[in-house]
Amino acid sequence: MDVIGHTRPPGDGEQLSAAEAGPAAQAGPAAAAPELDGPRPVSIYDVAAQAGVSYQTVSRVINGHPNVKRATRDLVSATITRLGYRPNRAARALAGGPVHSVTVLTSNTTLYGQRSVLQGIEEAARAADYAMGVRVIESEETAAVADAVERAAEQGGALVVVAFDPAGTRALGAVPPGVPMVGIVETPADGEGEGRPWVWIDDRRAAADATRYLLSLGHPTVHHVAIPSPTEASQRLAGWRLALAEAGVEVPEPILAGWHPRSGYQAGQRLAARPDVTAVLCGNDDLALGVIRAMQEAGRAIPGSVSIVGFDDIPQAEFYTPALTTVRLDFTGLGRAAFASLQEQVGAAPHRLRPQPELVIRESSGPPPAPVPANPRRAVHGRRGQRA
Amino acid sequence: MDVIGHTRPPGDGEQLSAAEAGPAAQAGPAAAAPELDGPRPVSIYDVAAQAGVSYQTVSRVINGHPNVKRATRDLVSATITRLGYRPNRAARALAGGPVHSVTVLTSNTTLYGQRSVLQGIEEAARAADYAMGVRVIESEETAAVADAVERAAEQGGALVVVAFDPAGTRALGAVPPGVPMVGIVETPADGEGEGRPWVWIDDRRAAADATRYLLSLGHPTVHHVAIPSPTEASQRLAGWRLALAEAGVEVPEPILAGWHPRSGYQAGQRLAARPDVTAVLCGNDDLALGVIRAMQEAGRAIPGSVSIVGFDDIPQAEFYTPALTTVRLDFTGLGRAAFASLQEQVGAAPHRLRPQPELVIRESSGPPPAPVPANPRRAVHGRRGQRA
DNA sequence: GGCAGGATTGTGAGCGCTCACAAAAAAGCT
DNA sequence: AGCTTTTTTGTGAGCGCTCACAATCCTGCC
Repeated sequence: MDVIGHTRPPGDGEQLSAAEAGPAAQAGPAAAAPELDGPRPVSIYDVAAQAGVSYQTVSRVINGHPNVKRATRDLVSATITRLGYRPNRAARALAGGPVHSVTVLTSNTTLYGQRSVLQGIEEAARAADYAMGVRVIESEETAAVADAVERAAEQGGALVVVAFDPAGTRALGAVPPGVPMVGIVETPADGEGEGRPWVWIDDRRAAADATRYLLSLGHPTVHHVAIPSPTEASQRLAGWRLALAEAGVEVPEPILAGWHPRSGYQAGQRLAARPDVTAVLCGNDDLALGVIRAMQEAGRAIPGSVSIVGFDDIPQAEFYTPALTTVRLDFTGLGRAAFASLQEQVGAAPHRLRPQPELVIRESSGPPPAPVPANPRRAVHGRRGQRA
Repeated sequence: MDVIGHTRPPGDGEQLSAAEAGPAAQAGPAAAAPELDGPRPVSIYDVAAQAGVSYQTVSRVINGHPNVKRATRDLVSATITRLGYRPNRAARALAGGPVHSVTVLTSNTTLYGQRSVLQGIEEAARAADYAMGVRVIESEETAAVADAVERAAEQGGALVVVAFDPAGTRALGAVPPGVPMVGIVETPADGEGEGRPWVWIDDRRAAADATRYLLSLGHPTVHHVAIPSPTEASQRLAGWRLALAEAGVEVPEPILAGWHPRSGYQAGQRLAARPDVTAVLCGNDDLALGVIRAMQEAGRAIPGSVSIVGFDDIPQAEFYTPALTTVRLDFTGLGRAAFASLQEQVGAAPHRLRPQPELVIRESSGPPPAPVPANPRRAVHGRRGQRA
């Protein structure tokens, strides 16, 4: 009588030795071995019985509860591995335990930034044995956003909100308190992100760096084709303005574009008509692609006549003709950072790892066409190769 | 006494009128209104009580059970909307009910095909109020695949397996019977896919069409840079061979490449060195991008010297220089079809909607450089524009 | 007008796990 | 030793829902 452990509470108690249970024993269906479609997976009761402890002790071991004797813990752990036990997510969620799943809330899964972030979260979640769900926000409208958030939250797990656009930003605000959450945001204004469960890449600096680089090549100024901003104050725009102001050059009106190549193409057509435009910083690589196409159609050589710099460094950028100079943003790393921050939320303060942007210089940028006497005020940023 | 419906079974019965319950009534914590962090969401018991029916009846209404009186059903439905009741997924999963969630099992989320399929599934799932999970298969190794499948399956919901590569194909075979499942596969050989819960796009025909198109422009033959095949017999390759054989022209050795531009670039370098190569069909647009780049570096004009045709029609293809002629594959539609097939799995036979490929002719293809006398055997496929 | 047989509704139990508590065991103290 | 305190373990109950079954209601029909 050593392995007869604790059976499930609702079941009719320990069953006595087989000899004692006569045929009349109305033990119910439990008497017949019900090996219908596949044996049902092992539960904590199975583990408990095998280890000779109570189911609660098994639960404690699973959840890393402190007050379990070392020997017991080891025994249970061993039994768990031996039996190949895996906790049932649904049961755990129902009983109010820790859920071990993340739902990513995003308004888009196709743009490079969003989908790379998704990939990063998935990698980190998988490594931590979390399940990952995806819920797309269908519209910017407040009610729709609220509904999406609600549905995502009711899954029980943690939430990652990708707030690269207005819909996402709105979702960020709609998350009910108490739900473990982290937001992936555009760079917040100075100090604004402190103390919030947010992660981001410093794209203000990235924009400034890219702009400075173009200025350092001798361009009189740098034009900007911007992606839509999630908030009023886009920090990418701000970085570009900052670098321009810092150099004391004219700040042209930025062209407010969308996310896709077509939008860049249209912007490019407008820009191509102006001979004074010699350098364009684009809000993403797709936009840059469109601008390049428009420029080439207009007979403007790249980088001979105009220099183009993108943002993101998508895998194709290197193979464009000309190969695109761009700012590499580690979105995958950002996704991983978001997940890490989520885990730290129970414990240490969310120590925000911030992936650093990196300028990748390729063929689409160069000095302006007519050799302009170099402005003595800027001289620093001329080196080739990659810069952090 | 009309609204006092059925309380939850484990609770201590109906509570009598407040007057009868003296202060000594040890009704436990239920006596105090426990409005701690947010009222708990409404359950079927709440709905049942409000509607004056049993919880089981509510359950029947939710699950569309047939034997519920019309009036009752309407009453319950109304109560559900009024109270904003939403079934608890965890509880339902635990109790063995229909789960209303899909997990997509894929080895990759970044390639255009896979991620577009994912998007399609998400759209369809959201519309049907299903939750979607994603689980990436980390390695091709059998044990890893089995583990991934197992974990995905234990979530309780249905499974979509994206089998565009060996890992996915292996996963497809590892799904335990009884789990509702649909595979998204490369075109199976003739008849091989019949009766299986599979969906696909006929890319054999697509490859044949694209090849025929190039031949119709007068090219002596068409070379092929192939993506890796999930099975021994790639139907994309087969379609290309078929069209070549049909025209009675030489079938060159295909170049077995990977998925990414770099791989296409390397293939392109080899091809560029051969002046007899005048037309190249690439397994996807990324490969085509690499080939184009290599060709241009080698001084071969496109389409003046070589024609390039891709596969997929990624959104950027239109803005490449030259704009890429390619075969549009509706992966998003394929994802939606997969989900539809999943739903039909309970009911009608999985009526396989198969999105049709479509050749999109742009700038990267044209007649071969030295005007070759048109082969009288082929004449059909010369028209411009788009072809279904 | 009473009873079969269907339609409709209700009851009991349990899914696998976690809470809150109570009991038992092991220390620590005078 | 005998006591209290702490650690460790076990028991009861319930999360929200679905099964299986039993009870009720309605028909139609001889």
